[in-house]
Amino acid sequence: MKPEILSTDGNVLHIGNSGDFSVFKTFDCGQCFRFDRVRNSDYAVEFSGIARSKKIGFAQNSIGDFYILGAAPEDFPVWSDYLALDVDYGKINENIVKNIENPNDRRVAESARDASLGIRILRQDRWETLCSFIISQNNNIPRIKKIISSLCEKYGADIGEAKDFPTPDALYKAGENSLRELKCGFRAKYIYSAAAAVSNGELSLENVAKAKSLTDGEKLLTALVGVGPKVAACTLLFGFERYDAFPVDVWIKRVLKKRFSKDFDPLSFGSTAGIAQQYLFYSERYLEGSK
DNA sequence: AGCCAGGACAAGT
DNA sequence: ACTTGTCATGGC
Repeated sequence: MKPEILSTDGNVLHIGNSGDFSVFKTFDCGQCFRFDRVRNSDYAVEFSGIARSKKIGFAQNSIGDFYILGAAPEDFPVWSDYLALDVDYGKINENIVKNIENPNDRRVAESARDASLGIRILRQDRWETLCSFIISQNNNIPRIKKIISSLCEKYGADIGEAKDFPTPDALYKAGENSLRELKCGFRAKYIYSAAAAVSNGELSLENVAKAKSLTDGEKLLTALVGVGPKVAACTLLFGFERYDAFPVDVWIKRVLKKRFSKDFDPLSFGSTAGIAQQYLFYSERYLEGSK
């Protein structure tokens, strides 16, 4: 899509229609944890939350036009970047199908894609993504959101009408025992040691971003206690624009077993494996489950 | 009430 | 290299 403002009304930016952006799926697909759907909205769909150190809303009407709520026109580039509006999902979706030579797999990819069309990978903060997915392990999405919310409330910087995501330094200074009081359970140690590592420079997220290969980035992340392949893959995919990362969780295991041959390697999805993964995850977790 | 959750890790085969 | 028990908590 071509990102541009069609009109403004106060702090509401009206952005045009896009066939490959679903506000609902993008904010419902489990990649971000600080957005909630607004009930009784004037729009067909509205999500409100905190990103880029600001409280912000995204909405969409029934014919697909979408709106940015609570932003000045001059801030549009920030939100355009956050939503990665420069990424051409039409082209990515073509390649996801085209690159799969096995017709069996192609059909699967097509159905997953169609069911999940409109999901965009957000450009989220690196540390927030890492920390959030450490919390996500062996956990459910409502509780993940609750823990993150209390983490922000207690240790996040005041950004006016909300709290920012806490810095590594803030969580390091808080200490493991204080984090445990937020009911994050066995993850308290993991959060703390990750915060310590990033805070004292033992782990440079800049270096993760500059990693030459997926495996190099993964190695840096999994060096942390409590960060395994799944959390590392989510962090790389959602926080570092590594679209080739393919996180395997219980839902993906399920869909792989159900619809793919045993020796199928998800990395054969290539440079956009992670986006294919999102489609598979969404269709299995949110569509299959509701049948 | 009990199973499960966008897992990781250590210990055991 | 694979399997299993454990970890803390609460959603459903």
